[in-house]
Amino acid sequence: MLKAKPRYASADRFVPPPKLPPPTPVVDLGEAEMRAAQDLLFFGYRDFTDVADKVLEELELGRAHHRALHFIGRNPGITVSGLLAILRIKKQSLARVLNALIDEGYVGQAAGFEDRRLRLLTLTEKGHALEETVFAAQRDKIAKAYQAVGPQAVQGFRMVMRAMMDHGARAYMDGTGSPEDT
Amino acid sequence: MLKAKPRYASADRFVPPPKLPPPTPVVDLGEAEMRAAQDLLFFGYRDFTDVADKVLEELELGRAHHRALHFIGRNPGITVSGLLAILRIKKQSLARVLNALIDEGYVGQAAGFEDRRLRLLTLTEKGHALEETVFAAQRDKIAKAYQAVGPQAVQGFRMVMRAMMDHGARAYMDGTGSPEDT
DNA sequence: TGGATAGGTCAGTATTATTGACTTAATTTG
DNA sequence: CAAATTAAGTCAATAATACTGACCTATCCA
Repeated sequence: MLKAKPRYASADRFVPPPKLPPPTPVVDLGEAEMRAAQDLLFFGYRDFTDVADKVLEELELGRAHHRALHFIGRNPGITVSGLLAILRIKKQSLARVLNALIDEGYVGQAAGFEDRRLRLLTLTEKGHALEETVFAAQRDKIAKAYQAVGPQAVQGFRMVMRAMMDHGARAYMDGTGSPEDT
Repeated sequence: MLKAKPRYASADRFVPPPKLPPPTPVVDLGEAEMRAAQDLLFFGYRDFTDVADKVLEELELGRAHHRALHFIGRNPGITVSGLLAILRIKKQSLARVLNALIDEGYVGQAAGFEDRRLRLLTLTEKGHALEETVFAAQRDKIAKAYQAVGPQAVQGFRMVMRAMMDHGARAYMDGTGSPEDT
């Protein structure tokens, strides 16, 4: 029986498409290394965030909530603008996440002293406890990885990840730049 | 004028919430290192994927399309099930992305030889060209980073990212496991 | 006082993903 | 061979995350 719209080649045996591209032609060793890096980053990031997601889903919170929680915890008193710059999302998108965290009592805010337009964001005790819980899962994963590879490899990891970042993010991590620069 | 529902503490000056948690108390150096790792992964991954996104948005394609394109390119003849295992999404989600790539002529498929239920996915010439273009942007970023930090650091980066992965993903990258194991 | 800035919000839309149910074709198994 | 299983496709509804565009208030600054 013929399908109305066969998307696949209906052959009696495996017949590659007319002009089958060579299976990822490796021009030089450097090229292969770069492609491997793509995989490393994908799987490493996937499995690193996965352990956090598992903890969060029980609390009806998503990855976006965790990101906000994390960076508020890392930067007590951060402004909304600062958070927007780090997360690189629009304020309408942050609003959903941030209002949920505030409504649930994870995040508190206070008007700035010098500039009272600013909303200085902080974690509440409850928020701090939640962040600690989620962090514990990721900390265990990192700790295992770090112990498995040794301090020299960890140093290399830090250097590469750092080099991958934009200039502003590097400055932020060095403590020589503000969240707004990221 | 009073707001109906003031979400923030209306104070004359900066008054932290009653029980302000200490600004990310660092218990030991290891703890700080783990927290730094969270930041490294976030910013590194953010800026790595960002260069690809910029190329893709001109072609009306999203990050999901690129992920499928990448792993089909890396694994010519991969099955739908294999792709699903790597991406860790449902087949209904993959369908949208994959059908778009097939309709646009980036991906071709053929029935398997031994098992004709299988749809063996490959990149067409056009798909291969697109993947190359997107890869070029990421390759440049990685190449710059690798050159800046030296081969020893690169080796450390690889070891840490590898250790962060789940067992199945490690086996896949070693070539000793199939996509289904990831 | 008027413009710029920080922030909030409403409305609509897009992307990526989900759950659940159902179908077809092909393989495997009793 | 019939029944169960597997690979894949599809329809429908929903959720999470993000977007554009517009408009508003409060505050700061020149």
